[in-house]
Amino acid sequence: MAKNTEKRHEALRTTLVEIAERHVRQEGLSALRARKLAAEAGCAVGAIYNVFNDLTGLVLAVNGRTFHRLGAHVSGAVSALGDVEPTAKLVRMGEAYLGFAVDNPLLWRALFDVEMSSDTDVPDWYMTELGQLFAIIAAPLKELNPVADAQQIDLMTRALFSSVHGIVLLGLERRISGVPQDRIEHMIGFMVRGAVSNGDAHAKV
Amino acid sequence: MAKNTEKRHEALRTTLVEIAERHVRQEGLSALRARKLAAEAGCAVGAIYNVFNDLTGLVLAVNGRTFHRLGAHVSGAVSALGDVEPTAKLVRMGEAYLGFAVDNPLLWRALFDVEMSSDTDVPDWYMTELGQLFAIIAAPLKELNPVADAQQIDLMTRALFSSVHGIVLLGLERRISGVPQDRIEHMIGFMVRGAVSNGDAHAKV
DNA sequence: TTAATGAAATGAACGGCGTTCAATGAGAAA
DNA sequence: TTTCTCATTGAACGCCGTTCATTTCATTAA
Repeated sequence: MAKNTEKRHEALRTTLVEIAERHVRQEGLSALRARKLAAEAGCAVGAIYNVFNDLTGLVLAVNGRTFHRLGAHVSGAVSALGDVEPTAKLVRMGEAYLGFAVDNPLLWRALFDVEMSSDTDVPDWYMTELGQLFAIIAAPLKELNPVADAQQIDLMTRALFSSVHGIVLLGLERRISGVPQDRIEHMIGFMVRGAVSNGDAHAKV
Repeated sequence: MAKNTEKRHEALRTTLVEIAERHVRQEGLSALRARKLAAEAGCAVGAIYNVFNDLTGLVLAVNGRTFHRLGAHVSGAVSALGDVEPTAKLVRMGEAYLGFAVDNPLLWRALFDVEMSSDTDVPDWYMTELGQLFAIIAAPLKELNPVADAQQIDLMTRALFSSVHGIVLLGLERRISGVPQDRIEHMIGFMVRGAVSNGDAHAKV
C-alpha cells in the first residue's frame, strides 16, 4: 500500500529537516554531511535520497522554516509597536531583521548561501514566502505614499529590504565590519529614514 | 640558491592567479579545481601548495586583483564626471559599482563568497583595499557634511556602501529579483539620495 | 501456509574533491 | 665525480555527495 510508504517518507522528511536544521544552526550550512544526517536519523544514506532530490532539497526545506520564522519575527515586532507612524514601523522592521540575523546567524546565512542548479530552480513556496515578507514592508510604504502605484511601491520595498539586508550582511561579516551591533542599528535607521523622506518628496522612483 | 627558487615561485604564483581568475570569471568560484589549475599551468598539483597555503589563498589573490579593478572602476567613473555636486558623485559611484558587478558577475561574487578558516583570517591588504574603496565614498560625504566627525562619516560611508551592495546583490540574484537593470539603478539613486538628504538634516548618525 | 511478486530500503561502491608527504630529481658543494 | 641539500612531484589519503545492484519487506495468489 502506497499510503504507509508515504507516511514513513513524511516522517523521515520531518526528522531529517529537524536534524539538518540543528546542524546548520550550530555548525553552518557547509558542515552539513549526508552520512552524519543518516546516522543521526537512524536511516541509510540512500534513504535521504528517497525523500529529497539531493541535499540542496533538504536545505531548501530548512530554509523554508527559517524564512517563515523570520517573517513571523519581523511582523511580530511591528505588531508589538501598536499604532505608531509608518516610518517607525519600517525602522523597527529593519531592527527586527537585524535581531533575527544576530540570533540565528548560521540559519540566516543559509537562506542566501544555498547553491541551486539552475534547472531545479526556485520552489514556488520560496517566492511566496518572500512575497509575504515584502508585503509586510510594503504596507507602511503605502501609508506614506498613498499616490504611488503598485510598481513604485514594489521598487521602494525591494530597495529598502535590499539596503537593510546589505547593512546586516556586511555588518555581521567579521572580515569587513567590526562594527558593534548598536552602530548597525543606527545605520539601518539612517538609511530607512532617508529612503522614506526621499520617497515622500519625489514620488517618482 | 634561494633566489632562483623564489623567482620561479613568483612566476608560478602569477600564472596560477591568471588561470584561476579566468576560471572564476567563466565558471564561478565553486568550479575551481586544483587538478585543472595544475594541468593548465603545466605543474604538479602539489606545486600549488608550494606557493599558496591552500586554494583559498589563491582565491584571495584573485580577489585582490578584482578588488583593485573594482576600486579603479568606481573612482574612474567619478573622475570622469568632472566637477559636479557630491550627491551626483555618490549616485554615479553606486551605478559604477552595479556596472562592475554586471560586467564581472562571478568575479564580483567571489569577493564575498570565499570561505576563510577563522585562524588564517583576513590578509592585511584586504582591509587596506577596502579602506581605499571606503575613502572614495567618504570624500563626497565629507563635502556634504563638513561638520560631521570622522566616526560619523565612517558610519555613513559603511551604511551607504552596504545599502548599494545589498541592492546590487539581491538585484542580480535571479531567485529573488527578476528586476531589470535600469530599475536597479533607480533603486540605487533612490537610496543614495535619501541617505544624503537625511545625513544633511540630522548630522547625528 | 506457502510461494510468487513487485516495491522499498539499503550501504558498498563510484567518481571526484582538496590536501599531503615519501620518493624523486636537479643543482650546488666538495 | 660524488655527495648532499632541498625543491618538486604525483600517487595516495581521507573525505565528500550520489547511485544502483542487491536485499528486505509487504502484499497478493495459490
